[in-house]
Amino acid sequence: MRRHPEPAKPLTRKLERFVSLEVEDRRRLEALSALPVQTFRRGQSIAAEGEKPSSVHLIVSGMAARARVLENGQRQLMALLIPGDLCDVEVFVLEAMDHDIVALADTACALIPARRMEEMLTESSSLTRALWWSTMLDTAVLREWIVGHGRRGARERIAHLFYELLLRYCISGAGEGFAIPFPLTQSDLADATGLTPVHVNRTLQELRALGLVELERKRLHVTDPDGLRRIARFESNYLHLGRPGQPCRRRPSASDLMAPPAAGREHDHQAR
Amino acid sequence: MRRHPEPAKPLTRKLERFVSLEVEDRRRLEALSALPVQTFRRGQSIAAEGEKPSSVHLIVSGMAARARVLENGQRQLMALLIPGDLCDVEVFVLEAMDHDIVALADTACALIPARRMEEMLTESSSLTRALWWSTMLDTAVLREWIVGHGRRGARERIAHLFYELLLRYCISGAGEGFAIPFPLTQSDLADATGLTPVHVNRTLQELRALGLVELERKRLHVTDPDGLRRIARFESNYLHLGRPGQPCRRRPSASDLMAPPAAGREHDHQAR
DNA sequence: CGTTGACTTGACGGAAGTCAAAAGGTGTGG
DNA sequence: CCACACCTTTTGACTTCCGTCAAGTCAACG
Repeated sequence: MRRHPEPAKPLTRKLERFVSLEVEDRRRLEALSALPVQTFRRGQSIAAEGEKPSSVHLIVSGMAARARVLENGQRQLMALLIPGDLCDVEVFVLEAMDHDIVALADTACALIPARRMEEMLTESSSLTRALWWSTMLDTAVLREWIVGHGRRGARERIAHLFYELLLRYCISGAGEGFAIPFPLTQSDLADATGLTPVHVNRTLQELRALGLVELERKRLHVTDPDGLRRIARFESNYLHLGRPGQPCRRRPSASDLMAPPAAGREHDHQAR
Repeated sequence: MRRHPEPAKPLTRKLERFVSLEVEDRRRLEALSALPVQTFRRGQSIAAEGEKPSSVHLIVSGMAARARVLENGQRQLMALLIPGDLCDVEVFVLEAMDHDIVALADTACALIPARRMEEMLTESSSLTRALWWSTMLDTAVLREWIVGHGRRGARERIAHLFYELLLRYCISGAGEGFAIPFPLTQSDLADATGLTPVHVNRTLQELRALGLVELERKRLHVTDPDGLRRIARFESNYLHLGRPGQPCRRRPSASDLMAPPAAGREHDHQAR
């Protein structure tokens, strides 16, 4: 597993999409890098329903999912968590987790002690807001999943999930060309989309046959991004990719976001 | 339409489930009662995708829904909004609504000017947190909908929606016995559950035949609450009904919440 | 080399969708 | 008060997408 010199970077990056963080806040976020890291093997539970974790988990590498398993053994994933995502902020108010967090790949989490989190929130109201807004964004993603589950067929649903994940990785700066890490098994994918593994398998074959994606060695290659977007009927509004201050340019697509492959040009929040 | 002497009461009540609001905050919330109210007819759009409303809408009476319509005309509801719910808090940060808010009945909304909202948030950090947490609760409800759409059949899904709504009305203090306002047409219900109107119709007949519910004149009578809960496989964890401070009593059900039918005993947040 | 987990394939069944039409309400205007 | 339009609910026949069951392949790993 690679080293992660700045585990909190993707989080900072995500939050800065919405608010201009002050130097203080950035410092606070960067300080999280010093935090102890816990690693989980694929399949392990990071937080379990009914528990009340004493730390907030920040994904540093790997991938996890919010999951709920029903009494009959069926499972449904309700969100995919990638580096920069917080797993269980809700823990402050609510008496217990209402779902599981499970590692979909070997995954490293920074543990932010509840007290530490509490401090950050009381000290910085802009940070509080930033986190609130990030919660709202998660909510928007959930709504889109509902649309998919309620009104889209298997092809659209899977394609949509692929495209969404591609965009999220691009945003977080971890996209490499049109390929992204994709540790999910077809069974996991079925649990995410509300389908059966068998049907997912057949549908994936279709998508491959259409020349849209290639899926190998835990990576997803999107060979035809625009085709994928078309078949997914993907509308990126819900991800709120346009910068708040700026006049809304044209609708952003994956291609737009890919512009600098991994240049990582330091973006300066004063510049606007 | 009835008069609403305290339009902000349900909101206060909702927020106090999570945080002990200070006198100041309560005052601020009560002050919202003086706000102008706008009424919408059933079917009207309260906020449209792409817009950036200049006020936040607080539902005072009636019912609304978050909705998205796809290019092929299909519609999916993503949340039901009842008195005490805020429609579009996200509007502060995000450049535009990513979905519609539509009135499912004749509905009255208090309009909270953006500036006013802004003030409240900067003045009171506990209010900010309370609203954040209410966002988290909405998120939890959304997750549950995903489970329903992904892994539950038509009967379970509809029954689940009924039971959830029953509980929410009980919480907000507007439940009357086991009957609640239910202005949705079968078509609306289909859009909420991701089914077709025809199938909803047949499924409703089943639920009626099982003696679980009665649906007439825009009201839902739950004739067998426990039966409904059983068939819905309803687990109330996600609503976080237990009070945060208190040791978790037994799992609350609708019956528990109904105890004082509409007594409205002034609950004192000091008393604990 | 046997075991395991992931992926693949085929045959069949069933829950929900589609199409179409009728029946029942409700409100409006003559 | 009736007639009309319009919407919602109901019903039946037929289709389809996806689920189920079961077996089989393949690669990785101890």
